[in-house]
Amino acid sequence: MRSPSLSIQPTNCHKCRMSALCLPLTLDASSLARLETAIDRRRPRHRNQFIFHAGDRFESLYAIRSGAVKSYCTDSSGSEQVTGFYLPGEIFGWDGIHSNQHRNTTLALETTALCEIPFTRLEELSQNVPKLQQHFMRLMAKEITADQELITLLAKSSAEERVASLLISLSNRLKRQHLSATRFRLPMSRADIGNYLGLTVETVSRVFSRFQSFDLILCDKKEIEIINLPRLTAMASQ
Amino acid sequence: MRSPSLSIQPTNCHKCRMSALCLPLTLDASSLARLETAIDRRRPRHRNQFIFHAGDRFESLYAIRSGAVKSYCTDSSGSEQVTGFYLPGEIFGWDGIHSNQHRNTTLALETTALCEIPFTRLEELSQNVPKLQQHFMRLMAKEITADQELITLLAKSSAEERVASLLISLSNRLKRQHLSATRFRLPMSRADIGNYLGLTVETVSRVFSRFQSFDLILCDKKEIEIINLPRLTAMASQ
DNA sequence: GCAACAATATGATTTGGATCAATTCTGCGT
DNA sequence: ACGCAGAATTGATCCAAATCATATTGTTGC
Repeated sequence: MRSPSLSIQPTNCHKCRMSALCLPLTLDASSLARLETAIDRRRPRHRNQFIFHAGDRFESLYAIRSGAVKSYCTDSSGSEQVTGFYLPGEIFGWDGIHSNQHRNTTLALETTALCEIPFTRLEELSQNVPKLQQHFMRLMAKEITADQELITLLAKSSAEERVASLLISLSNRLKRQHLSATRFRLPMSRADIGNYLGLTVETVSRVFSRFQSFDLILCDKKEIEIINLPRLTAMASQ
Repeated sequence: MRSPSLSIQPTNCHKCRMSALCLPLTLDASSLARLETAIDRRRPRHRNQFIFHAGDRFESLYAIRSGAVKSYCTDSSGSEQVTGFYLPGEIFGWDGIHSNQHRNTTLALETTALCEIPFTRLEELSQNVPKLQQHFMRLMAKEITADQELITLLAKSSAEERVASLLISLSNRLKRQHLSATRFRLPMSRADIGNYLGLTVETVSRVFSRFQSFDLILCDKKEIEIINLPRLTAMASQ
């Protein structure tokens, strides 16, 4: 059973509402045309389907058109560490560039539509289109910045600050897509949130309950409504 | 007063013993010559001198020839978070690419010799030298991988596992430079280590003491000798 | 409609590391 | 050599979050 909205696949990047995020705004028409020939719009992935596994040969970067994915790596003892959640307009797969194979496993948290961007094609194009090279370097640098923010969060913050930060991050990223910044559905489980934030499920659950009792949020399972955005933001940026 | 060893500045990259780490091995002579004209070998920085501050306009990447630096960012409440330590052969400054200004402040932990690589020159050269573009993308990807490893460490590990991981990381990085993997001097304070690993100074100190009583290491202030490398490695990769 | 199972919530207890406190060690400038 | 400020160690106490335990709700297949 396919969701009807997902059958709408833009035939090219400039018609895609994500392009402002995943493409350089300044790319001229002929450069854009060349890039488009490289992009494979794959069939949508369903909940819990894998995009790639840790150890897979690195071939492509992926841009999300709709849905959500989580990335995680598995350590020697077999336990998982969630390294990121990616939402529409965001690009993932950078982890494979260094050693030519992926470190993380990535799977769809809900039905997800992707654009696959073959990396060697991207490198070739970058040689001829300086703006493209610049743009992708910036996107990588953004990933570094995001990771460093998470490092600070994990090194310093309390459970409440961590959960607040995640909610504010999601809120901001949805807002950038012109979606509601205060009402949304979490694509991931409490267990995923806990794993990502270095907390147990129980602690995450308790923090959600406490936030409700403080009238910061309303939540019904995965449906979230932020009631007091300023105060939640203040808690997050502690 | 200058340390005499630091006045020896290689006149070009191919004579520098770090080049295997910071330069693509496959770069041909003319490409190398063009890169060298862009690199500024600045005067050495002394202990506690800044390389750049958070907020500074991003101009260059820096490669370390000798010495050590720490990077840290300061959050809204003014507290510091150490985001990385860099040793000879390593490149830092990536954090500035995304927004064209540095997020981190970086300072010398001891007398440090640097190569400054102006980023716009590097981008121009990368257009003409595909290997160079590839190489720098890989270095950025390596930074992402390293950050994600730190994230896993902070999200999951105990104090002992964290300290063991740092010691093993330093050991491996020194080994790569053909220095002793089991005897070295820590360039950073216990406070820096604690900040980096999300622990207090007291905890770091206690872990060092415990490691000594377990006959894993010998340490006299900043001088470290790893006695039982296999067991310490096992603790680190838990 | 109802097992069987996964996800969430919440209470009771334990614990690892933080915090507070005091002492020793170590350069460093005069 | 002396004194002083910062760095490191060690001990005593406390607390936030982990762990253990149980209940509740939601979901899936039969």
